[in-house]
Amino acid sequence: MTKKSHDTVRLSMQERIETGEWALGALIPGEVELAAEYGCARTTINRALQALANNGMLIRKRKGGTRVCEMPVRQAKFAIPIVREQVEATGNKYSHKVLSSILKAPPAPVISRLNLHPKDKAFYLETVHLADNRPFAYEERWVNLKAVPTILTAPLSEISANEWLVKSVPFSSGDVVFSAINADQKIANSIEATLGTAIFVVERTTWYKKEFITTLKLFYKEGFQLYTRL
Amino acid sequence: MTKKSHDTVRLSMQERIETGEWALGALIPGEVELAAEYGCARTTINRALQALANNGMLIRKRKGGTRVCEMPVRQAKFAIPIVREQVEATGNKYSHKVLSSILKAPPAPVISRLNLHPKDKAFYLETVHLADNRPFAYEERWVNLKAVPTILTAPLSEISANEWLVKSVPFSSGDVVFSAINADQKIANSIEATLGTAIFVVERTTWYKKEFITTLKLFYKEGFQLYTRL
DNA sequence: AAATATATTATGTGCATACATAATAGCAAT
DNA sequence: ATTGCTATTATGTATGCACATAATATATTT
Repeated sequence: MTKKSHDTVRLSMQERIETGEWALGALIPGEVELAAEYGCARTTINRALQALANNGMLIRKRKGGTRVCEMPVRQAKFAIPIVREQVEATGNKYSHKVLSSILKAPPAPVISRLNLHPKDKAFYLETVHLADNRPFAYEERWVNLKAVPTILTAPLSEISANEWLVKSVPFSSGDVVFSAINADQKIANSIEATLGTAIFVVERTTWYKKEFITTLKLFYKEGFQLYTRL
Repeated sequence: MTKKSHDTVRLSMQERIETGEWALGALIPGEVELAAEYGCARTTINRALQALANNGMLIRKRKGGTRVCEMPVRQAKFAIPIVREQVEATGNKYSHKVLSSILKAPPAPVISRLNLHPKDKAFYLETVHLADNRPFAYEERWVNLKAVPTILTAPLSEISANEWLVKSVPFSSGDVVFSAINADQKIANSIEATLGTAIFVVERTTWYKKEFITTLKLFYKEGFQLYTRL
C-alpha cells in the first residue's frame, strides 16, 4: 500500500466509473473529499483525476467540479504503419524494390497537398514492398524537395524512403486517410492482384512545422488487415 | 512567466527534440540540470518529461537517464467510429433501419470471438445506417445475451444498438480491424452498391472485464474514407 | 427586476522536501 | 576472470503549502 498510490487511486476510480457507481454524467466528489476518503494528499488525487480526464473519462471544470464524461468517446491509438514492421510482424523477410524515381511536375492534387507552386517539380517514387519476395504493398510517393533536398542522394535501394524520412525528419506530424478501392491495371500488376480486387489504401501526408514533407499512397495486397486496440 | 510553466517547459523541450538539438537516441540532461537551466523546480521538469515520455518522444530509465526515442513511433489517435456522428459530420440527417433481429446460434467464428459455448444462442442484428435516407453503411452484429440480456427489450428501432450499448456499458474495451473486401450480393443490395465494388470494412469486438459484449462488421458505402491525424 | 460588485469554491499550478527504487559502476573476494 | 556486495545516481512518488484562476452564488446597487 506504500507504493504507487496515485496509480492505485486512479485504478480504483476507474473501476467506480466502469461499474457505474459513478454514473454517466454524474458529479463526483471534490478533491479534498476524495483525499480524505483515500487517505492521501490532494495532490495525489489531483494527479489521478487529471490522468482520467486526459483519458477522456472525466470532464473537469473549475468550480463546477468533476463529472463523468456523458458521451464516452473511446479512442484508439495505433502506430503509424511502417511497412517493414508490418511485414516482419508476420514473420516474413522484408525487402523492397524501387520501380521508378524521377523528378517531375506533380499533378494538381499533389501540388495543393504539398503546398507547392504550380511550376515546382517534386521527387516521385514508385516502390513495391515485398514479404519473402512476394508483393505486399505498392507505394506511390511525392517528396517536397524544398523541405528535404538531401533525399536525392539517399541510398533508396537499401533503405526505404519511408524509413529514411523518419530518421531525417523524426517528429513530423501528419494526417492519414484509410479507404478501399478496386485495383486498376497498374496496381494489379504491381502487387500481382486481379483487376478489380478490393484494395486497402492508406494515404498519408506529413509535414514539419507547416512545411510539407511528403505525401504517399499505399496499396496493400488483398486480404490485408489493419489491427488496433482500444 | 507566472503561468503554466510546465507547459512552457514541455513545449520548449519538444522543440529541442524536433529541431534535432537533442538528436535521435541522444541522452538529454538530467532533471536537476534542466531545472537549473529553466529556473524552476525539479517537479516541474519531471512533469514535462513524463508527459513527453507518455507521448512516445522520450524514453526514461532510472539511473540510465532520459533519451530521445530512437525509433519514433508516431501514434495516431482516433475516436471509435460511431456511425451516427460520421453521418452528421457530413451535414446529413442520420437514421437507421433494422432489417432483421433474431435470436439464433452464431457461426463458429463468432462463437469463439464472443467466448460462447457451442450451443449458446446470441442476438443477431442486421441494420442499415442511412444518411439523408440514402444507404451509408450496413451492419451485422452479434450481441452476447449473457452479458447484456436487457438489449432484448431495448427500442432498437429508435436508438441504434451501437448507441444503446455505449450507454449501457459505457467504458468497455475492444479491438478494431480495418480491411477492404469486394461487395458480395447481400452487401451490394443492402447499401445499393454494384457487385464487386471495393468496400471499406470495420470489424469491432468489445468486452467489459473479460466478458464479451458484442462483435460487429460494418460495411461502408463505396467512397467512404476514414480520416485521422497524427 | 436588472445590472453590478463581491465572496466563495473547486480545480490548476508551482515549489521545497523527503524518501523510494532501479540500474549502474566500482570494489572486493573467491 | 567471475561472482557478489555496496555505493552512487537519476528518476519515481508522495506530501504540505501557497497562490492562481475560473465559474458560480450571493449580496448590493440602480
